[in-house]
Amino acid sequence: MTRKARDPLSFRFLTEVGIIEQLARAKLESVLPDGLKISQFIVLNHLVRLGGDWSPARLANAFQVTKGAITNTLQRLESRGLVKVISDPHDGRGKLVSLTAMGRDMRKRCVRSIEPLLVELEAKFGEKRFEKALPILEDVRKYLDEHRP
Amino acid sequence: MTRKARDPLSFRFLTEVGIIEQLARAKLESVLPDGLKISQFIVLNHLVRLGGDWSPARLANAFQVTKGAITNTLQRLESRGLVKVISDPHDGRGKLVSLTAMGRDMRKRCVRSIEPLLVELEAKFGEKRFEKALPILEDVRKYLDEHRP
DNA sequence: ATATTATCGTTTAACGTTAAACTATTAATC
DNA sequence: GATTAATAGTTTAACGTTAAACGATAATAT
Repeated sequence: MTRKARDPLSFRFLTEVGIIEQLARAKLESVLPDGLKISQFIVLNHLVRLGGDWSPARLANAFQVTKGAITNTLQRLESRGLVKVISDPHDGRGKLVSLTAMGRDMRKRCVRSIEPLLVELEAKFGEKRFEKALPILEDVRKYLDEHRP
Repeated sequence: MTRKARDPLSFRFLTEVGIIEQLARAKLESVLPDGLKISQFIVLNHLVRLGGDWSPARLANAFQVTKGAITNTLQRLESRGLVKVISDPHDGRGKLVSLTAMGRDMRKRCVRSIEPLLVELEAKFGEKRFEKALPILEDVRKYLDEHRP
């Protein structure tokens, strides 16, 4: 058994990405308020950042997630009063999602709760290293997105 | 609404990681043979690469996954005959997992099935860029691992 | 020696996700 | 205008995961 060869760089890249995702998810969810899930925070954050009304379909597309997943997430957000869902007056099939004041507050609390981790990461490794890694991450993400199975 | 500030670099980093994980998982599972799951391939690959007998506990620790998850994965691998699980003769509580010949073959088929994607990624973006991104990924992974919730 | 504590693997319930089937509505085609 | 195709959102079953509880065995302490 004279195995010594390492995995291809792209494979190691994806392996590290997979482990980080898992650890980061656990870490973030452990600090989010009221047991909010990352998927829920992502929707709140998106609505705050981009503003306006979004249909569930657009949200599903933006997050690369199935419609069923978005239905679930929105139902949980709505039952907490963090989001308002109305029928689209211009399209009988569609709905429109918007933030409530509580949703905006909750997003702020979420940001505050995860900030210490982000600050710590950037203090420990330096913003520069994250900045330098972003392009390849974005490129790979776009490539995978454009070549979905 | 004069929002323009971008998210912190470390946050964007984690966001990209999350999306890539999701897309890569879907892509890889769509090409793996016999509906094998990534979690199952990872175990086979690990056993081929490192060799020898591994306890479920060590595997769970190596992959940052709960014992319940490993129990599930190993049961599926064993029921396919890809892995052999015996009681540890030196520890009445433990078990030992090892590859079967079929498991070794299956791992080879898996590697062949995902290779085209890896080759394509490296051809498109260059090995160098993956190599340059690996250190920060490894550092963040280690940091998160050492500061688990 | 005995009692306590820790570790190993399994099981259970809950969660979020996907894929697929389904209804309702709109858009396109003839 | 009627038919067909496409899109929006929901529902269902299945899957892999986690957290927690459990019984069994081992290690440690007294």
